[in-house]
Amino acid sequence: MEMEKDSCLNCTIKSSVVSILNNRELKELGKACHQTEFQKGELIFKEDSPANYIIYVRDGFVKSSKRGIGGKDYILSISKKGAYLNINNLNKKNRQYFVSATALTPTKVCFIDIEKFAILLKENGHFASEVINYIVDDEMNYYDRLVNNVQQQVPGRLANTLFYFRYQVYGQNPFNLNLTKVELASLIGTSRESVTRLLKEFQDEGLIEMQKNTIAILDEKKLQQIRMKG
Amino acid sequence: MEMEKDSCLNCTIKSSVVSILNNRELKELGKACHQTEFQKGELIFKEDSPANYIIYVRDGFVKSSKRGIGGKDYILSISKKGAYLNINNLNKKNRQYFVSATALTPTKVCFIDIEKFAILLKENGHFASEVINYIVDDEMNYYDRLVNNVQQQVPGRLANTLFYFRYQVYGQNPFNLNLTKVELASLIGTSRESVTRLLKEFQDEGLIEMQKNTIAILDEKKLQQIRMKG
DNA sequence: ATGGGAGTGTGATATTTGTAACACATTTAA
DNA sequence: TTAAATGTGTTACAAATATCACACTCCCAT
Repeated sequence: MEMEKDSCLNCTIKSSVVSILNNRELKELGKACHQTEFQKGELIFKEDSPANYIIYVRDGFVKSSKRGIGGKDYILSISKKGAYLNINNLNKKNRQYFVSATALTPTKVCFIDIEKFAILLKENGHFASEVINYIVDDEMNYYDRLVNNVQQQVPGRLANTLFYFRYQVYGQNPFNLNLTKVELASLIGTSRESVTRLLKEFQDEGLIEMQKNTIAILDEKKLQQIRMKG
Repeated sequence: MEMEKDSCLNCTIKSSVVSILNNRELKELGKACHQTEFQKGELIFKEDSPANYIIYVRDGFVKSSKRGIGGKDYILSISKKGAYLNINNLNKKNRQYFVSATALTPTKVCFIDIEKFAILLKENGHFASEVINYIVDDEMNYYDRLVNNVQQQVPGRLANTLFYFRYQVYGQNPFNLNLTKVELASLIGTSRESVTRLLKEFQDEGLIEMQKNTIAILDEKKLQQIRMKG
């Protein structure tokens, strides 16, 4: 059980953010840290419920979604190993999760006490600077998606999303989607039917190849053109 | 000229973020700070150009826009007194502005040396925590707009935008838009014609009243309904 | 193995919205 | 004061996309 307490100190999949902490601080963090595993499809936390933890994704893939108009979900992002969730709630007075997080694959996460995390931030400006880096990088995603989603037609958005999976999320070319068509639609902001139709078009034109839930991008160049307005 | 150097120390429109700094730190900040005024329509900084400053808006209104597909601009937000711009570039290696900023009204801003700002962050975790608060609050805007813009039709988005002006930006009911219809369209992600059509519809239905560039929301309730899917 | 549920493909149809084209209004600069 | 530039309102039309309805497939638990 001593092992457990020092978990962050000895953690081999430490994030770059906390790697700046010294041993004493890591021990503190370890005490505030509780590891849990989730199965595919399980809810990690739910929008609007009380939020007293920052969640560090140790392994697996997680979707963050928000309930929108008419009860339809909108998926904001897919997070992977190394991501922090609910970091928006740092230093808030009334803490509620802004989004729901759901495991897309078997997933390991650490629940980190948000108060303890906030104390470390205030004590260590270098650490806080790293956290700012992290938040700001994360924010870039939203910038880009906002601009793209509003200005582009559905084919362009779908192309974007394929590149997002290829480069941001999975980092490999044939990749397993881990999402249903409904989820894919709610990531793009369109209907399930349109997703089906367009993916088929892409396939017919030789841009991609689908096998079950696995997608391979065959013609990046043409897909880029669609992205730029096709 | 000594006055100038201590400008941040004596500044009467200090942001809540820097109010946590002590006198020595405020003096440091003052040395790194350069005040400038812009007229309506003037470019404050341009997307992709080198970015060595954080910009603090002392007075006036500023639009942040990003060039999207086909050279069309998309307006990400309208900032007012108290806002920091380009805070995303903190701690980046290659600093370029992500967006362009343009004065919508006569505007006073401070250009703050980004390196000096970063040093203060690292030295003072409490300050860094405040900055995190600021960034995170700012990010909320994008969350909401992303979800709304993707899921809603144009009327809903227009209604959103009217509320955004009413509550977030101007904080008063009859408000001057300070934007052309083209700009309003690029904030909503639609065409100028649709904006005209819908604003007229809203007016005909008694939801709003327009006089030149001034808009008054008359029936918040109905406008809310449209926002929720009308 | 089999019934039910979740996920999916596909067509017909309706709606929304962008595009193009033009006249008119308003501001700016000479 | 006038000319030019910029902004605005309005229409008809075409294109994109959502919606609805239904059949089909896959998987998993009994």
